[in-house]
Amino acid sequence: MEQSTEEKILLAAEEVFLREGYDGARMQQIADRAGINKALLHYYFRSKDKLFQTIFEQKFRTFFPKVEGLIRQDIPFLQKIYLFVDAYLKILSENPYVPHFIIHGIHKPEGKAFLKQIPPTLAAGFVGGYYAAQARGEVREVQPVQLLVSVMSMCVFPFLAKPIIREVTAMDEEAFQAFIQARAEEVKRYLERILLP
Amino acid sequence: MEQSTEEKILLAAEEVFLREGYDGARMQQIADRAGINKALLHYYFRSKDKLFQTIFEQKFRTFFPKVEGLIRQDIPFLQKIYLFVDAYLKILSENPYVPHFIIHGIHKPEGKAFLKQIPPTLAAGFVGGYYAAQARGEVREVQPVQLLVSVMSMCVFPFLAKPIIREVTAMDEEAFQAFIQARAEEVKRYLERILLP
DNA sequence: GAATGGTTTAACCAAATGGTTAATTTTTGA
DNA sequence: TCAAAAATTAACCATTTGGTTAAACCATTC
Repeated sequence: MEQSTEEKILLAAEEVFLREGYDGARMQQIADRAGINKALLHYYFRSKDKLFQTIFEQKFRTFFPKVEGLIRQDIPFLQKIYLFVDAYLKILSENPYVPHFIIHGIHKPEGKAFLKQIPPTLAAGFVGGYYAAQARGEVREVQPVQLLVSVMSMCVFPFLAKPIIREVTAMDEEAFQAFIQARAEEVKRYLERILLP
Repeated sequence: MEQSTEEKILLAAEEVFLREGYDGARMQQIADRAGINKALLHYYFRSKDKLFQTIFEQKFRTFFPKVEGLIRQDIPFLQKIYLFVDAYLKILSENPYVPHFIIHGIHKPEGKAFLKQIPPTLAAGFVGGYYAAQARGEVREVQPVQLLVSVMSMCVFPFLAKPIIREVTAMDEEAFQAFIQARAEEVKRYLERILLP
């Protein structure tokens, strides 16, 4: 079952970068965690920057899931949003540190370059889908971009603010999991009230 | 009129820490920006940690505004939320980098200690206010903690995701300002639909 | 079994970084 | 006016950090 050295490095780098961010991460720390010599890191990935970019790109895809399949389905707009909320909260639950990692990275030069890689389908598909639904009288009038940002907000923010939420509401880890679990239904209820005529 | 050296340092430290975070910030950079010698930083604030904590505490108060006045007012629950959304979006507009700074800081040991300083009035007051309103038949049934997190999400997240939002929607800086400007009304409309019977 | 080429390591290096020291300049107040 | 105190600086220092080098290790193959 042995992992290749490259896999061990990527796994270790993922852990460290996600926890510490680019500046906080140490090459030595990654090497230790991978159980290898520090020089070997530079043998596989030439520099800290290169290694970071590899991880960042990988996590970027988690944060901006592909939604083409969703968009193309012939179901009501609200149903599409429901499916997105369910799927996205699930993905985030399985990758709870990704939001902080991406949001932090996006504010740094190392991450800024990746912004261009965001699949345009997400925003364009959402806005297009909204207007089509609106023409059918399926949904009330809102600003679609504001709505999209709101949906993303309600899904992503809890993971960013997790330490705050846990402190303020005195949740233990288990309670927080339950909170996230319950969130999908609650958010969908909000969206129904916001959107249905 | 001239600023005191201490003021110059705090201003410079604020700029650098907000932009770079704890790990990314350099004492030399702060000294340069303040137009002083690096040793003088340590003369006024013993260590990077101490200086950071001073800034963090200050920004913390911006991120968790005092809401006692709001809570005590004898107005409908929804009106209180409206006032909060208006006031909070305004504060954040004037301090657009604070959310990222706080969220990032809160994930690091240097910032974790500050979690205890969050004014309990925010959460407790919100939940209490909700149940009182609910007993009066003023609002529909929701999970108050979920609602609080949602309100915070919709206000804060746009500032965290600003680079992403701008890229995806091709907004320039001015357009983004207008987007934030319009957001208060939009969010309040959502909350009305969510809460009013 | 030696040549070969990829893999791994120990030792090293230069630059950067937070922090200190000792001396100098400026301010204060008696 | 002048000495004590506060503010400021240049020069250092020890440690950390990303990165390199040269040698050793190891599997393959001819």
